[in-house]
Amino acid sequence: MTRNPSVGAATREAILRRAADQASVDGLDGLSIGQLATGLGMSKSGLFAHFGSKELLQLATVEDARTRYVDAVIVPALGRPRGIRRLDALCESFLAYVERAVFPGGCFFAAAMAEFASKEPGPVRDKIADCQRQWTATLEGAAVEGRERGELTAGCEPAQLAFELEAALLSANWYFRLHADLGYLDRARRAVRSRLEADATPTGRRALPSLGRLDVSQIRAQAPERQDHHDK
Amino acid sequence: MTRNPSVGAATREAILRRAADQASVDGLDGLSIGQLATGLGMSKSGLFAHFGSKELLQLATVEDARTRYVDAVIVPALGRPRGIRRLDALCESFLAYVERAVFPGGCFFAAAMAEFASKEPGPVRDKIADCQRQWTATLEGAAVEGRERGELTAGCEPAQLAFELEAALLSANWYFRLHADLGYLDRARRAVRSRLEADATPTGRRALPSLGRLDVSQIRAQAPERQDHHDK
DNA sequence: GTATAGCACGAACGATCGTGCTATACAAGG
DNA sequence: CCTTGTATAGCACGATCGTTCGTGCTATAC
Repeated sequence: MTRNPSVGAATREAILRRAADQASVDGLDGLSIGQLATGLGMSKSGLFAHFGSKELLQLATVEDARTRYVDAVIVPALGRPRGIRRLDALCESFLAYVERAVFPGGCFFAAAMAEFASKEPGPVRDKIADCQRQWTATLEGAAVEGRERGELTAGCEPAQLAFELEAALLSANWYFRLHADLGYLDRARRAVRSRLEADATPTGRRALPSLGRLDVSQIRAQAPERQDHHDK
Repeated sequence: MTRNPSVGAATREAILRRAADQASVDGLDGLSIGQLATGLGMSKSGLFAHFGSKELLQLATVEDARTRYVDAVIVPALGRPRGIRRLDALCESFLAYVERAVFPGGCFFAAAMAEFASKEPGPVRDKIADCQRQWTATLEGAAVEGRERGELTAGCEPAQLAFELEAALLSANWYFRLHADLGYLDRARRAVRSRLEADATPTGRRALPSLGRLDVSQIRAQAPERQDHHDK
């Protein structure tokens, strides 16, 4: 074995980063090995050798996107206390992640879910579904903790709450991208806020950030370099 | 000119129906003229001659899907009185349309929006965005009428309400398709109901269908033949 | 009967797709 | 120095892509 595996590993990372970026725009099936190689200034076969098949490239791409998603959305919110505040932070964190275009095509997993939702089962589809379940569970878990802490009413249903919150987040992603209108992100912010308040106890309501927008300065830490993204 | 133009028009319709069906699963870019022709038992060139280019085929497909959408979702709801009842009917109508798989891949326009949201501008993207705007305007218009009739509070914001309702509908479509779980449609039904009630006046609340599910028997009229759709 | 128009077909174009096989450049260990 | 192994490149393959062109069938128009 080579003593310095970072040579190959570095290019592999570069490939995956670009692959995830492109896939967030054109889809995982729209990923073309030839285009990817050209864009990276390397040969098609050289790139191909790293993965062995397009499907394996797709799986690696999803895995890479997953870590980028966790770093950009989940980790920052873990800095907030468990319960309703973290739940709120997760939502705001997601919207900030969409706004600053961590992936140039908006949320990678929203795009991947839409692409594979109606496709026949397969490793890639399964992995996408798994990521989605994990994200939903994160939201739901925060809601459960909020209920245990008395911030959300005893009668609230974490699964239903998580569904409705994520609905607002996902739709904000789509409308923002389609109409190039940041206002949709604020629509989602207001939807999240009112939905949280609907299930919140007085204690929980007091725990939510005061009135204006959540202070996102701490969430925006670890912002990746700006991709050239649509401005029209 | 031929006296009987219905020969070509009939095959054209058949092509578009199948194109929209396939596009709801694989996307409008995933549409392959060759596959489409093979599936219809005709030649690639014969099919191609009907449209002149793939982009024109895509545009015609979107237009065909639009009429199918209007017939399946909007028209049935127009049978209900204006205002909150029609707004509620539109939502239920959409969910029924997703459930009975009018398009085999779920909502055609959800898929198209997801596919083109981050693509460069073009005729197809513009048309998709237009359809989306029109649908949103339909929901928002019903909300405005509901407010004028005193069924929704004077302080409610129709645009925000429409956004939140559609968020639930869209997400239900994605989760239902991805996880093959009808329960997500019910999640959306409950989200719609509680969201409507949040903005409804006592009058409006009384106008909503009593407790159980909305009677969908009248909405399910004009159900197309069942497509073979994923059951896993 | 002849001319014309609509519709579909088959063959072929150049381009691009994913995927192999083989060779080279280079670094590490003996 | 030689061997070993990894990283990348070169080249070619069969398939499929959207597209074009020439042709033939069929039915109406005159």
